[in-house]
Amino acid sequence: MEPVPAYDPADEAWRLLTAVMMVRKEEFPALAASFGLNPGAMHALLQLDPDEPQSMSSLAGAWKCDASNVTWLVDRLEEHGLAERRAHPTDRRIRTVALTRKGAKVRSQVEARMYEAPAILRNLSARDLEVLTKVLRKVAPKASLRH
Amino acid sequence: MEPVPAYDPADEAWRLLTAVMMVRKEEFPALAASFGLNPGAMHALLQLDPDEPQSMSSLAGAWKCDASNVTWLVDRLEEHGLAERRAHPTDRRIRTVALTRKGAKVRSQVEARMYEAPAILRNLSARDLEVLTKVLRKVAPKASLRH
DNA sequence: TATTGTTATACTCTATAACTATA
DNA sequence: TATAGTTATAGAGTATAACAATA
Repeated sequence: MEPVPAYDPADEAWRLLTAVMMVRKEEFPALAASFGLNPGAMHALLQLDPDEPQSMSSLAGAWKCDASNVTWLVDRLEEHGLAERRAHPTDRRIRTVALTRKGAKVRSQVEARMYEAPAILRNLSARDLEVLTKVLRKVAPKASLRH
Repeated sequence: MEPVPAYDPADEAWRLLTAVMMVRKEEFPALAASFGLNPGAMHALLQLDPDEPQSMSSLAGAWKCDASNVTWLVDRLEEHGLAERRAHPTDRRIRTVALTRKGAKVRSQVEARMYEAPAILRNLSARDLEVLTKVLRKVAPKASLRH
């Protein structure tokens, strides 16, 4: 006999969250394609800081991929005029990557599209939305919110 | 001047949900790898119904990929002894895919790992978890919950 | 000698097209 | 003739290893 696992409210909440977010996960490649980008490049665009250019090697860390892949992804962003490589002021080995003006604009458009709530959420009552938001604020990792 | 967008509580809830779920999205490939599977095969495993064998072509529809990719993915699952092809009782063109006993077991292990709530949720008070769950139950798409 | 980034190359996953066998 | 699935092949995206420039 398999043991019946005890009910855990945190697990149920997590399972529900996962189900809700499946929608988003499946939409991501299509959203990227609508801007002419592949999912990797879109992810890169979202992670680039509009104000602080970063070195290729630090991007490899941030994007959790190989340095040669950073070269490839930044090439894609440059082709679209969304980012540009710059020289480092003191260390001539280092290339720095910055969003262009267009890149910053497209990035915020993408964010707007990503953060547009689906109908399923809009249908909640004002009261439900309020309590939901209140709890989620305690949960959401601050670092991943850029505002 | 850019217009300041009006505050929309549904958008904020969605943004918070997205932030919370980034964690899960990034963990998925590692979870798959811990079972010796690639993300596609893991996704396939999770979608296979333990009770109802399905034809290759219907799986192509369910998994939203090409038929030749279904062949490849089912090959991967068979290599691991997680699924098996069977003959269709009446139409000899059709191959049916079923989870093996091992496949059903691994599938439920994967689900258990996926639905294990992260610490960030466990730290919520019982009251917060209760209201969160209550609202999410109204939101979660029923179809994606298999219980 | 160590580090940064690029290039050359190979591997994984996915798709398209041609093919085999059934219907 | 049409459909189910496979095989052959090509493409996108990612990684590893060798390399050039600079520290």
